[in-house]
Amino acid sequence: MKRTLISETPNFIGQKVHIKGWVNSVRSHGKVTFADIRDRSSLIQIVGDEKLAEIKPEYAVSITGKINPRSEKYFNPKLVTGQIEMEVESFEIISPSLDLPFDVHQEELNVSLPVLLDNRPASLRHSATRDIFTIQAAITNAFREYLMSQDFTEFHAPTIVAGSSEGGSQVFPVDYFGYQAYLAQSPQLYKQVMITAYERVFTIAHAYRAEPSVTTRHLTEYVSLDAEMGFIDSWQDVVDMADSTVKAIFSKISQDYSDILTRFSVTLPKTADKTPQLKLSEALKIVSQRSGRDVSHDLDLDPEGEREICRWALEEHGSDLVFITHFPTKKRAWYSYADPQNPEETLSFDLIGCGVEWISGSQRISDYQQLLDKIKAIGQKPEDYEYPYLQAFRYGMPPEGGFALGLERITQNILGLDNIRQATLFPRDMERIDVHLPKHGKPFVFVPPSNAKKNK
RNA sequence: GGGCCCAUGGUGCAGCGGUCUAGCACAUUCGCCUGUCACGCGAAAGAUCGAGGGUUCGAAUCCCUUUGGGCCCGCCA
Repeated sequence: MKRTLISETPNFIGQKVHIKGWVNSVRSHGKVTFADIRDRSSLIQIVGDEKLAEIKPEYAVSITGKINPRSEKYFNPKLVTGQIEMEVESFEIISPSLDLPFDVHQEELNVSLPVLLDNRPASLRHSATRDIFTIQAAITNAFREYLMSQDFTEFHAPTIVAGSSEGGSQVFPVDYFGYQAYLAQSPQLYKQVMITAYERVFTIAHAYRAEPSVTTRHLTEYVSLDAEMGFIDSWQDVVDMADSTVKAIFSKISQDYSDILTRFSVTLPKTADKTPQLKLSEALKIVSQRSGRDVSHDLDLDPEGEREICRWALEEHGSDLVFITHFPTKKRAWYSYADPQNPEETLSFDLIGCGVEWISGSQRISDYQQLLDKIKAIGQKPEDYEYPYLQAFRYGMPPEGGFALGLERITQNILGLDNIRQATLFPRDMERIDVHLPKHGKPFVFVPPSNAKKNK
């Protein structure tokens, strides 16, 4: 008999159907047993005799039975299928389950972070965990859909690279057949190349940062939502595109997933028609005035400053989001375009949301000679950037810019999660690559995987 | 890399010098229950209180060392 998805079962009242799924809970009352069965679509209550109590939570099962209407006093308003139930005729245990290491059928998953991460397959059985990654999937979908609607073309950048895009030291080296290569810190240089063909491009890329950061908002491997656009009239075009992209993501979530927001007791960040925008120097003055802490000569906002400027944006403009612009040239990535009116500052921006950085972007240097000079000025060799980056700049490079947002960080902030690792399926950080790394481990020695062929 | 904090059955917590033969909730096992939907009721099993050392007549509790974990800062998305 063909399987029916649980969400479809209300259309089959009075008929016999066959469902497959996992056991969510079992309630035995002696002669009668109730159980909730869960599949990818929904949850349904089934009713059987005492033999049904043989099934246990998380067993994979298939059930055949008749869909009956419930009498009104037995309606369950919490379930989509709350006005029906299935009368079991026969059931089969497809695969039993061991006891899970914690209670996944509580409404809240009350488990410490290490336990949660050490038991990901089990924690994914909890609906709140699935909700997190449902939202994450919605964010990537919304990003993709919105940018495609704006004529952006998706591409895929490599992540094994010969040099480092940011020129910094925080890159993971890779032994590449005896040569030194790196894991890409971002798809930055490739997306700049790609705009010379498509004008507007985006990518959903893995990025790797060997920063020794142990915080609630950093990972060593994260997913970067990157966009880049050419023929801009002004860097403001890039800011506006970043702004509308974030709003498109919010709009998708509020349309399709407001139930998840309710379950997490959160609301989407407030937005204004025109997201407030401040130069860094102005923001620092405001923070100094409001906090009494003189940061007006700082080169960046510290985390407390970011929180303070968001409070300002909310009070003054009714927005949880605020753009901070014109970061100092010496603090910003080398490919950022210096403001012609003041070369000490770049035409760059961050979008601060709810007190943390959501997006970073800028107009880029698009003039070939200027770029060569810049690379030399930071002590790098142009030949290291020759292919494919510099090559592209010799063939008609328009004014351009772009932005990037961290997928896990946005997921974390939208759902109000304490730690970015909760918004990461299998987080990589200084202490964990699925397995725990000893804190005071031996110095690194490259050991090829045991199944790798010897190279000589 | 710098600072602060935590460690008790499977999970989450209480206990903070003697009454702890370590308590509670959930999970587990068994029994009872024909309307529950986080079912209920009863019982049982399950912990050498992270590890090592010390102080004390006496340590889960105080001190030191160590291991593991969490948070804040720097840096960033």
